[in-house]
Amino acid sequence: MNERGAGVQAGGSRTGRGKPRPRRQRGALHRETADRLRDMIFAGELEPGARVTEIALSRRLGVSRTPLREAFRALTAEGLLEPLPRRGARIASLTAELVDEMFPIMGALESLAGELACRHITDAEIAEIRALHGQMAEHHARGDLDSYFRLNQRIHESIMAATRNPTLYRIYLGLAGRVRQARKAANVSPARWNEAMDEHARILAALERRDGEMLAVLLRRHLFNKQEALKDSVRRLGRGGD
Amino acid sequence: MNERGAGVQAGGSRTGRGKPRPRRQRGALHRETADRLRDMIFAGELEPGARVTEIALSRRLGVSRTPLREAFRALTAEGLLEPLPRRGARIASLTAELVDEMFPIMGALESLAGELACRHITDAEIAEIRALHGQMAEHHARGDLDSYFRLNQRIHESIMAATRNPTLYRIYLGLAGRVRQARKAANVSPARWNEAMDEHARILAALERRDGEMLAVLLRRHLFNKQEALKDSVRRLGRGGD
DNA sequence: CTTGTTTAAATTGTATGCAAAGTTGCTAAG
DNA sequence: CTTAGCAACTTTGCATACAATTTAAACAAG
Repeated sequence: MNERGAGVQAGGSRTGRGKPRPRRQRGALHRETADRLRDMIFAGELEPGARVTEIALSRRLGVSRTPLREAFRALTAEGLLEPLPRRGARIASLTAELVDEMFPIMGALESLAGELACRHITDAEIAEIRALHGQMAEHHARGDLDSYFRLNQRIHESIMAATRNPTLYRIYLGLAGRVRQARKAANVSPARWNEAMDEHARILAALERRDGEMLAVLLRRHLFNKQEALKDSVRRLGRGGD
Repeated sequence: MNERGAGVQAGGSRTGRGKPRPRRQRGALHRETADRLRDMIFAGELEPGARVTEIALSRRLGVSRTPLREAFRALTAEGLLEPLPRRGARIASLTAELVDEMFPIMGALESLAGELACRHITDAEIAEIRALHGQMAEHHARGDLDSYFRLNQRIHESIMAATRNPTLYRIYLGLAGRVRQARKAANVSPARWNEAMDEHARILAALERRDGEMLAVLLRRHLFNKQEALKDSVRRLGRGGD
């Protein structure tokens, strides 16, 4: 009777664009919109400093203002969007100051994660991380920075997952997501890259020994070095927005 | 021509209830709604585990669903509300497991805050905290637990403020707010209370010496003890929701 | 009595209309 | 030429209508 899930265009009178979106789950539009916006930001399609308005974006994405609005709020909460009082919002740019704010926090969190992970991680998870590390080393050897970053990210997230602390994981993801914005332009020097690989090798070793105390120290130091490298990139990028 | 700010009732056709809200700033309704909900939760007016729906709450608060919805999202993000798939949402209850998740994080953050605060805090700010500490000691002497908690909270927030790290402050507030939910029922034992005062005295002393390393250790230990005390309270409360 | 099916109710997601408020640009006057 | 005031437009906030889906209850059949 309900013709559920068939090609029935939801929302009878769409925004007007003949864009038959394939009708996802019920409450997915605002989430999908947020994801799309995030991707656009990370892809540089929306440049830091650019001004956007609800109406313009809703038209561009083919959704009405309501779900877009919710996506807006989410991105604002994540720090990717800065609301301007009465003039729309602005794509946030990652400043050196913000990097200085965020990395000590990420350092503290990852340091804690290292301790917790060593208490809970299984042999299988360690093997998984070891495999990721191996792949990452290959990307490093080939000079494939993009793939390297992806693996690097997955390793750090795997450590977070091993803490068995979803709250910690969630907070970390929020910060890491914010940082990812600048990844597209982060060209590390070869020296720094080698150093990072070295740090990662030591991190893996500590994890395999389940030496939480050492892992905490290594991760904090690793994050500190990352901070310096990223700050260089951000500075080289120049001020995007203001 | 615009009669700005006069008693003009905004939103011509209100929800229907003859409730002439005094027209705050423009974009304040959703925020105010979120604040009211938070207060209701902290006051126990909405008990943990209680099911609430958008429609019922919007009617109860006299606002339409739109701002209430945004407040809903905010509270959900803060962890005070758990959305149920298709049956509204539920006031989250603070479980012992969650306390175990959150306090190590708060410990790491406050520990970091201690280090950072010692680098940036001014003499005036130290004097301010010393004054707060004095008042808190009086409340302790008088056995005024509520006032003690309030001062305690202000001291910790003052340390956070001294870090000059708004991001850190924001994350901390999110966690602390979540914990505050259980404060109404947290009856500490006299022994624990004395111990906490003692810890606070040492914290103040380290801050006055600007001994960041020591302060970091003290704060982490303080948080750990708080965790144990709060877990006792939460356990005594029994499971609120499920 | 139990189980399956159908129907009704409840609830959220999305779209859109309307009002208010601020910003910006233009015009006029000094 | 500069400044001040006014007006129009831009943009968001809030309310509400509508649609779709899921849950749950009731009824019937085995």
